[in-house]
Amino acid sequence: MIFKALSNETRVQILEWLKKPDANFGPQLYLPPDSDFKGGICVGSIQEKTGLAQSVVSNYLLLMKKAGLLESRRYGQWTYYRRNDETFMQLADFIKNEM
Amino acid sequence: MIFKALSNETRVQILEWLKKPDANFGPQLYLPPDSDFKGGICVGSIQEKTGLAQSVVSNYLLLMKKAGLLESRRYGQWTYYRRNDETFMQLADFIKNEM
DNA sequence: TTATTATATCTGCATTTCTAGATATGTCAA
DNA sequence: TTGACATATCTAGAAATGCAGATATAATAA
Repeated sequence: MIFKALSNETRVQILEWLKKPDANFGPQLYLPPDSDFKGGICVGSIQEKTGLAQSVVSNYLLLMKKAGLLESRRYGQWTYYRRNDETFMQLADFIKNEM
Repeated sequence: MIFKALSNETRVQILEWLKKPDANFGPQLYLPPDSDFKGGICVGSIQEKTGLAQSVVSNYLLLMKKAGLLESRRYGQWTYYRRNDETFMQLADFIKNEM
């Protein structure tokens, strides 16, 4: 559930960081330069910034992906996550018009 | 936290019911006719409709009030709750512009 | 005053979620 | 192939939440 996914402070923090990936994370050296997945950040970079265990962060990211808040793409051994801004817009509209 | 308050199905259902209080609840016989708290529904009416224990519903309502989703007013031995629509608008704007 | 009613708070147990360590899977390099 | 690395999944204990019964508080009625 989307509100469940947003009910954890660290998860919201990750979403915030991913609004400005270049400013908040180091360069993603293994993301192919010709990729159309710009703004994607690998699990390891996010894990490092949170200071939490790798399994925790991996779970957080998967949870937010299931909720539609993130999308992911794998390149080689790296999985890159980035925001799915469409979902945020839809959520805002839903709250404004349906709730 | 507001997302925490919204992460429970029953609580969201109550908010939904309170969008159309007249249609979803019986007449509030003890709410003074000259009150400016129109649309307010007493805890007992809400409790009855959910089928949950009185203590549970009372807690839910207090939780949503703390989150700003509901406002309340007491008349005699009855506490009436209604939606705080301003908060919903602000939340939608926050998600659209800040998240 | 006492009794009744509505709501809030307290208590405890069951369930869920959080968190992290350990392990498994998948990919790349040698 | 083997070894190293990134990520996902599994497992288990800790913490938070859900829920309801019991009790407390506050207002009303007799």
